[in-house]
Amino acid sequence: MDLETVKSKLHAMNFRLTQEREWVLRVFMESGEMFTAMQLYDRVKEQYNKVGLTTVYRLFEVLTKLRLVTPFLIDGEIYYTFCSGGHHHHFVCLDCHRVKNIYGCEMDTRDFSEIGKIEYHRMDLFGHCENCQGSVPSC
Amino acid sequence: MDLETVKSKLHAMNFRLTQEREWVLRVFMESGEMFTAMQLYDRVKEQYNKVGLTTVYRLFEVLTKLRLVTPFLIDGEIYYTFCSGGHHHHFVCLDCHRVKNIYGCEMDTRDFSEIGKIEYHRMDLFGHCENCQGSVPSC
DNA sequence: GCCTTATAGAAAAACATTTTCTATAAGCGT
DNA sequence: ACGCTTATAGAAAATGTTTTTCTATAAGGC
Ligand SMILES: [Mn+2]
Ligand SMILES: [Mn+2]
Ligand SMILES: [Zn+2]
Ligand SMILES: [Zn+2]
Repeated sequence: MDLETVKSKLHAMNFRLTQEREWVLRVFMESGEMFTAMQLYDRVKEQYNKVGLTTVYRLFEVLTKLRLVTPFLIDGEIYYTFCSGGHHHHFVCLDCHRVKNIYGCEMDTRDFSEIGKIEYHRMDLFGHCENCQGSVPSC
Repeated sequence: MDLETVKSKLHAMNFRLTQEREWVLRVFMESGEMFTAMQLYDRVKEQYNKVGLTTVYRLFEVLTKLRLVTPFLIDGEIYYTFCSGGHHHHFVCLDCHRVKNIYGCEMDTRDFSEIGKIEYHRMDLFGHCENCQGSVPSC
């Protein structure tokens, strides 16, 4: 998904795409990583300008409403990754926190009717990506 | 898993089973629910005696080391559920927060070698349990 | 351009979690 | 059963994170 599409989705819910949100979104969407609020704040500061940490928190909140982020709890910390498109699952590198989407869901074929009425599900794989499998963790 | 087994696991790691931990563990293990630290603290207070909130936090920490809890992030809150035994997945009722274990994993049959080296995975279903499907949410 | 109002960001407040400190009791050895 | 060692309880303080408040600003519609 590109920034223009996000802009449309923002406008559809009466949110605005400010200069600051654009900076944060660029870093966030292009990274392929997941971030805590503080980590994304730091990264934006490096690549663009300083923005308020509050702005990052508020963007996560807005993107949550637009269902454009997925939160992960890792070691007690909340990480967010940009997520768009149809149903998919995730592989998360425990070293570099890069995220890969996994398509093709086998859950739909199973019957869980006696367990309860399923609203949604998540499937997350954790491990080490190719870049991080060398003797020296590179990323 | 029963309390005696947990006691053994505690002792194996040089932890102690105190009276307070036993109270908390009884509520936690027998509930089939997941709790935030504060929720479990309140529940123990109702059913047994008042214990320190710190004690609950420390028990979650200890049980994490023993791999006897699984954390869930729901609406920005961290919930823990007692988890023992072999590999399994979960169904979580969004209404009453009861948790059901799901056995039989289809992930092992799939090949993710080109994605990365998988350490572990999680699969969680969210929805409404039988008790909570009536017009009046009962639990 | 003008107007309305959502948003930025600093500061404060609220909240969750961890640490510190001293008294206590769990578990072990005798 | 008794005594010893040390992990733990719990209150209080500290820490770290997230939210709220407030005023100036700028996004977006007309
Ligand atoms: Mn995704
Ligand atoms: Mn379980
Ligand atoms: Zn990696
Ligand atoms: Zn239920």
